[in-house]
Amino acid sequence: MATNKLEKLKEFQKRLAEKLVLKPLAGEPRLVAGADVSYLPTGEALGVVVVYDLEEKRVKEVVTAKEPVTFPYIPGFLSFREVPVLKKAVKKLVLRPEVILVDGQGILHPRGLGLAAHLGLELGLPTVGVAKKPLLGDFEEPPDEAGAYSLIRVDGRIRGAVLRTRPGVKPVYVSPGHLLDLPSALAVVKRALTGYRLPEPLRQAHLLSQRLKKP
DNA sequence: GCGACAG
DNA sequence: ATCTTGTCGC
Repeated sequence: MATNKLEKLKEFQKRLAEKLVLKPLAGEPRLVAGADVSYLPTGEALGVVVVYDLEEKRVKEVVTAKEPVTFPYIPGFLSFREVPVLKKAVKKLVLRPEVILVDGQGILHPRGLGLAAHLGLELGLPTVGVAKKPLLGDFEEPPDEAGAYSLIRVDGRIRGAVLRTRPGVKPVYVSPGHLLDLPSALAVVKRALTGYRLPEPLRQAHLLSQRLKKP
């Protein structure tokens, strides 16, 4: 059999995807984390996780982790590149976020295992994928009002939603990762919006990952 | 075969 | 993601 490495990883993704649990989140989460990764000129990946309190509207904790990059960027296989650093960073948290927003796709993925879904399974925590660009799927452009969204279908199946987080700005692509469903994912992301394109936990994680690269 | 393609 | 400043427009 001429099955190369990527073909084996595809099978691995399919098997893991079967373990995903998508059901309504119990209650309204208050501690919502944001996870993002940036790359250092040293060939290392910098993972940053921020825990944001939706009620106090402020960052409660920040953790970082560094890991050598051992996998190239290949559309559809991003998790093999970023899960290691993010997993390492999350394990340093003292606080326990009720859900983690991740910069990437959830189940809106060719084999149902985007970065957020993969990370959620590895951690056993609820995760939501919030991507800035679509990877696949059929959808309509959502109205130009904050909170407006349209469903994304893959082979006729609803896998995510395109959400307008702010008027006049490109929408984001939301899909459940693990331990929650699409309605819950959309609800959390909406509640975490503060007037910017990205939900606050992710915006903070992104700002920090960019800033912490420079001495 | 051709184009698309998260970060 | 990363290489990079100013500039146009709401």
